Amino acid sequence: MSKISPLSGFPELLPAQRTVERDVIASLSRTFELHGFANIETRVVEPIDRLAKGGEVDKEIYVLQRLQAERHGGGPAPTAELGLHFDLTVPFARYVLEHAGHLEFPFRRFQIQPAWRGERPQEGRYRQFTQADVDIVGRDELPFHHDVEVMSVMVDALGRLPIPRVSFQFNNRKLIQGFYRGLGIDDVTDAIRVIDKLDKLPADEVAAMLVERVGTTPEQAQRCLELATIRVEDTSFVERVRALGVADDLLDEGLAELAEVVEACSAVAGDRVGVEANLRIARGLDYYTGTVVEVFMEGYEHLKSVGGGGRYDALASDGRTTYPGVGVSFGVSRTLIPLIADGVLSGSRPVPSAVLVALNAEEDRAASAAVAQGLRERDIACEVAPTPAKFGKQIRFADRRAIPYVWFVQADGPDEVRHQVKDIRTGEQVDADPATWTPPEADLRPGIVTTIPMPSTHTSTTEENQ
RNA sequence: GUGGGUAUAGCUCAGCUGGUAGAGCGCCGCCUUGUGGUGGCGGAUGUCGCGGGUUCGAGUCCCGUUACUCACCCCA
Repeated sequence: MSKISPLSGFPELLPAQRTVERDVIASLSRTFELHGFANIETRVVEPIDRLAKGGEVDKEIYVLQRLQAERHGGGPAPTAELGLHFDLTVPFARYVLEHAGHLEFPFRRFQIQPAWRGERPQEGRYRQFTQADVDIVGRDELPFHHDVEVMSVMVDALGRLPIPRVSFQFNNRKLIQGFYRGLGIDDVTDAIRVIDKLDKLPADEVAAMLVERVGTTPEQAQRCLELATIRVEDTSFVERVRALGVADDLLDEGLAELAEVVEACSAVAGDRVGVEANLRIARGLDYYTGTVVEVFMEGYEHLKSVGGGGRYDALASDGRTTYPGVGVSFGVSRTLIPLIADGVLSGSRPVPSAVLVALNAEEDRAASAAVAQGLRERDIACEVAPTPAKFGKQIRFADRRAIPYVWFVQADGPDEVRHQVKDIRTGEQVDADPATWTPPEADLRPGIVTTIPMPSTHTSTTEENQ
């Protein structure tokens, strides 16, 4: 009853760790905004029937109901009508339909919110997790160049984060579909599902399954495997696919699209992001119709994808109008929590204060508060020591919190006050004027400490974003 | 949903074949009459996850239960 224990799958961060998450979210937001994407936040609940459309997802949905919900006519327990969203795409689709009259199309937005899923927790998989989505949605039509655009945005955004190198692995559903069709395979979706087992089963077993389960000939199965094992960092996959000798219009279209995506993303990817065409990427969800992508993080491949997305020609539809879209999502929790746990990322301090103003005696609190106020007027976060303890203890108070500076206000004669500020990391203590002294930019705010070598060092920023 | 592991101090863990609970780190105090980090000395802390059983006696053995955790499935 009294002892509290953690709830599996619902991670909570300590203050210093939270600064990491906030900085990452702020960085992502800034990049998305640099590309002209507006932010929205959708409600966290949706009607159950809208969420459960897929059918099988039911058990993953957390339902919401009031404790004192009315029981109509003394009947059985009230039926749940609301559920917590399990991704940001379904709510976004609803949002587009609901507000279509007030939106400008193509509509570009980003969304960074938690989602809930009732699955068994594991490293990188939580019951509550934060996701960052960027999408572009059109009305009736959405030109292909937006595929290129939205993928480039995420490449740019992840390239700016202080995380291990990530790799974008692209494919295209038209390419797969066209290839299979040209090969004479009817059940493309089933074949894709089998091919998807390639990382768990050896190639010959997958081939056997294609023959048995999908009903392909051994030759067809062989071709499928040849296609699926093509993985290159440039557009040379085009010739390699052509060399397999399958002819189909849709295949040609897919090849052209994939080549364009790979080329454009490579152009914006710096050293910190890899871009590849990987022709066995399929993505389970069957609403994808063109570009598909999965993102992996170096050294953390066991987390599976840390991001993914693609093109869907019918994200939403109200019967008269359909809204095609293309988007990618990045798993903020999935990526950050393991990195924080491994010590790859940490916060520089658990408090925002850059300065602790020491307190001489309780009667002098006003004097210390005045110094603090002066610093705050110049946007320097600070706090006054809680008690007039010995200076050693006050310094230790700051040290525990990794507050870099301690400010001393000392009487230096009848009407003289002497102000001094001490950098407790170096021990250096100098006279300072509370009206003008400013710490170096790097000490102003808590930031991310990373063991990842970063080319440019602008990782610390703190912006409100919730 | 399926299978394995674990549950002892704030943290990491030890505790052999049952005999009234320990280490390291951390924390607090003093050495240090106001300027920390190193060093020395001293100190505090546990319903041994919960319930039941066996026993003179259970942290230890048995059963149950809950939670956490890892793997599978699946996904961000």
